[in-house]
Amino acid sequence: MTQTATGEAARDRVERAALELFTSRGFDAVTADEVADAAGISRRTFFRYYPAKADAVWGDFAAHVERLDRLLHSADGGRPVLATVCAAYAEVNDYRDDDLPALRQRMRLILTEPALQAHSQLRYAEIDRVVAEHVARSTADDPAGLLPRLVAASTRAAATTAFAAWLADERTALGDQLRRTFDELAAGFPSLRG
Amino acid sequence: MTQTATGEAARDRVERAALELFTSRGFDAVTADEVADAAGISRRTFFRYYPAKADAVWGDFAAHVERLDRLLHSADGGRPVLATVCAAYAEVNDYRDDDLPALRQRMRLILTEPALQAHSQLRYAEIDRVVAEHVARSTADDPAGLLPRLVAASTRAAATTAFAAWLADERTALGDQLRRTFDELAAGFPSLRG
DNA sequence: CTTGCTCCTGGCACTGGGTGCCACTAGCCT
DNA sequence: AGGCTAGTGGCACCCAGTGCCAGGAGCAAG
Repeated sequence: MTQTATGEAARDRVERAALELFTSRGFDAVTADEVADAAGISRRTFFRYYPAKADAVWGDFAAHVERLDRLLHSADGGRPVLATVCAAYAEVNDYRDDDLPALRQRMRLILTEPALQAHSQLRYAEIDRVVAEHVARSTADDPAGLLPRLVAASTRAAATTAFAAWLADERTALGDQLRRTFDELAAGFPSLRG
Repeated sequence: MTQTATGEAARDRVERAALELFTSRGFDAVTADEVADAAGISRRTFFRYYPAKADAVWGDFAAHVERLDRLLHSADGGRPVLATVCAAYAEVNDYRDDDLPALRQRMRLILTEPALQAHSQLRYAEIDRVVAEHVARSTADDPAGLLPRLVAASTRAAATTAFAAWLADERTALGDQLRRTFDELAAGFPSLRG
């Protein structure tokens, strides 16, 4: 219990330090040693917490994916699949206002730093798997089939695009941006025809 | 001239060796030294040819992107944007039959090896930029705006999905697979409603 | 032929990410 | 107290990638 508590606290310190250092000096210019030092742990322990330097930016991403999975499992089967996926994305990313600055910082890093951009693909693959499985359940299809894969990949593309737009424009809420972007996708890009 | 020729030949040897070694033993289990040795060049020269080990799999990708860019620039402006992008993707990936085995090998590596999957994001970003610029030209929009980004990201998602489906199913041609996948995307996933 | 220039190459050494191994400590159970 | 377990840190190692420098091939002018 105490160990878990200190472990959690240490992880929190690491993630704060990582966000701070990477933002101010750039991901590549900061060594894992520096992050570990700033968090008061050893380099070795850092790499036990996070399998890669980049993972310190993502926090507990497995829990994130698990939440998304649960939401999709418990979703109303009568609703259109895209609407369900959009709502799940929106709910998973519905942060408290106090957490928004950290979220912005994290997403800005992930979307701009090449090394993190590359690493993100590995995280996104976990999301895609969960979404593809949901589509497969809804359509009695193979999760590895064309449609589940396509829906997973393109909704994820929509979500990251929405994130980028949200970062660029401080005014609109993330949830609204997600819904707007999904609408565009689901309707086959109506503004291209207008 | 002779230098360029040997340089080209050496690059060719490297790419063959890389494909062969990575396929048989896995990307991570093969060191850059081994690839360099197999191609008859030094490790140092290997990293002058390719900035990263993963780049040996991609060949001359810049030329690929440039071809795509030219195709999009010279496309018929009256045609729907998605159709133009689809046709450009199909034409850029219209390989001779002799080259298909190598293409399959390459794509299988890129889509299955985690390290290559991650690295691919950096290459895809170049494609996305070109496509987003095309959409922006067609709609008199900002390339960094929502619609160009969304179209670029989701068409790229469609293209990679089509590639994966093509890998899984030997029977259908790559171009047909691309067109089928783009149709699904452009129509807002009609098979989800059926 | 020789000198000088340029480009390509390879060797060397170094940084930094990531990992296996081991020794140490802290709690905890009996 | 003795033994078990889990977390930690130090150490050594491998490998990707880079800067630097020393050759060597080709070419031009003398």
